[in-house]
Amino acid sequence: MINLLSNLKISVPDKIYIKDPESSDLGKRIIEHSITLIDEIGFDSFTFKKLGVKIGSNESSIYRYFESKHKLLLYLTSRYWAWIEYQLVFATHSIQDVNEKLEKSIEIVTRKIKKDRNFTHINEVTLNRIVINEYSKSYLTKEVHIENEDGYFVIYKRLVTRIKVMLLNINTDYKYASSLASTIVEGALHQHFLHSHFKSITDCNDTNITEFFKSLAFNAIAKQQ
Amino acid sequence: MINLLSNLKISVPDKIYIKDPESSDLGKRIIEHSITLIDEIGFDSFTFKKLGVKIGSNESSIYRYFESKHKLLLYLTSRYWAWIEYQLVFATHSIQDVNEKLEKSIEIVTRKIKKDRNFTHINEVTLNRIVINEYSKSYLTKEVHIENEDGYFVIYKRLVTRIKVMLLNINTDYKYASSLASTIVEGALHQHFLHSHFKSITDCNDTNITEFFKSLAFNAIAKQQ
DNA sequence: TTTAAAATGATAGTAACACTATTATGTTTG
DNA sequence: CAAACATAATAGTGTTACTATCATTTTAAA
Repeated sequence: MINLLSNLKISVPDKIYIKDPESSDLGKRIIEHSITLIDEIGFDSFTFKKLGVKIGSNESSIYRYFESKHKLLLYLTSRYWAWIEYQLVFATHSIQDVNEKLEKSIEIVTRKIKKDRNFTHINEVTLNRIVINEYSKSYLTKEVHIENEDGYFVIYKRLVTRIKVMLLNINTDYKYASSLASTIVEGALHQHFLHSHFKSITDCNDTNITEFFKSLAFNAIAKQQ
Repeated sequence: MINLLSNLKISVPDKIYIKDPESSDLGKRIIEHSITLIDEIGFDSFTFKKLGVKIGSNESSIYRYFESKHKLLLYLTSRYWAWIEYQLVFATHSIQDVNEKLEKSIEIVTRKIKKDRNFTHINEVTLNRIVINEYSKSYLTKEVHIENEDGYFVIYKRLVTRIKVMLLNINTDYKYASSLASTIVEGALHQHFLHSHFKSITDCNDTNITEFFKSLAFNAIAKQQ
């Protein structure tokens, strides 16, 4: 178990922040309240100035932690995916059956987060909503290429790869394991979004979404007769 | 045929523009060059001022056509989806076999556009790239709800619904026809994006992406024994 | 053909944004 | 007690996303 956890890098890529927000009280307040503020007004209207007012601090102080609000979004979403990855590894490491393993994983990446564990300053329910509404904006930029090289998306890609491996463990011959894995992870966010805003083009709700993706995945990799 | 085409509203929802860009030469230049400029520098850096310089016109004149760059994006993407919908209806209306019909539709919504027909001022290859890179930004906003009510996404939703109906025509009992249809349409854009920027988490390329979604769909709706 | 109205262009202005720089103040540590 | 460091306050820059006003050109109607 210790070995497993040490093997799992839950930390966020270095260059995302200027100063580690976990290293100070102000830093933690920045994280905590940026999550609630982005959730309230949306990432597009979110500014460091507004955040400063909210935490009773100064714009210039926030810039000492993050070079831009874009980097802050990368930080928050990286932490989200790291947390999801942690749960996935933790919940599946002792499962022997490959089918059951995949099932559990799909459950973890597709379910809606409903209660916050309240261990930290990070509200996971709110962060989940942010990821649903804003994650795409972190990579739909002209700078993806450089930022990808700088490792800003490693955690997300590693998570997708873990699911891909599980798919292949069930059916080595399946040709689209990576694409199916990325479709599940990103598709789940999309279905959550549709459930909130475009109900007419989804059948998913908070409870059956996992079922949809499970059936999609298992039927896709089922060996044809 | 005439009946079919008249039944198909290829026009873009009214309120998206202030003045119909198709009604003047300047309007057409706005459309043509906004497409190339957004493709070049990305939607985030795109401004009406820069567009004005490019078309030898004035910022203020562009504002007489579109109230914001956001509305312009909605216009461009609506036209894209209208064009895709047209192709889908046109290519499938004479097909009797329900399986073949779905197959053709998946082909149309997932394939990469490779050559421009050059009929109009709209370059479809470039527009396709814009949709892949920017479409999400048009609905990931705090205003989706109102804009959805105002009909800004009707064409997209109608397209998804057409595919949903085709899925149900093959298997009436399938519970996730809407979700599968929306997963195909949005998932295809996502896989195209991954192919360009995150190759490690996709197996898709310009040619096999259709195959991936076809197998995904047909396996999902196949009647279990 | 004149005339008016509609479309376009030029210029200016505003509030907010996304920062950078500088200086001041408070707090911790050696 | 002093140096070092973190934070705060203030100001400033260039750009964005517009709005408003007025001048000029084009077009269409009388």
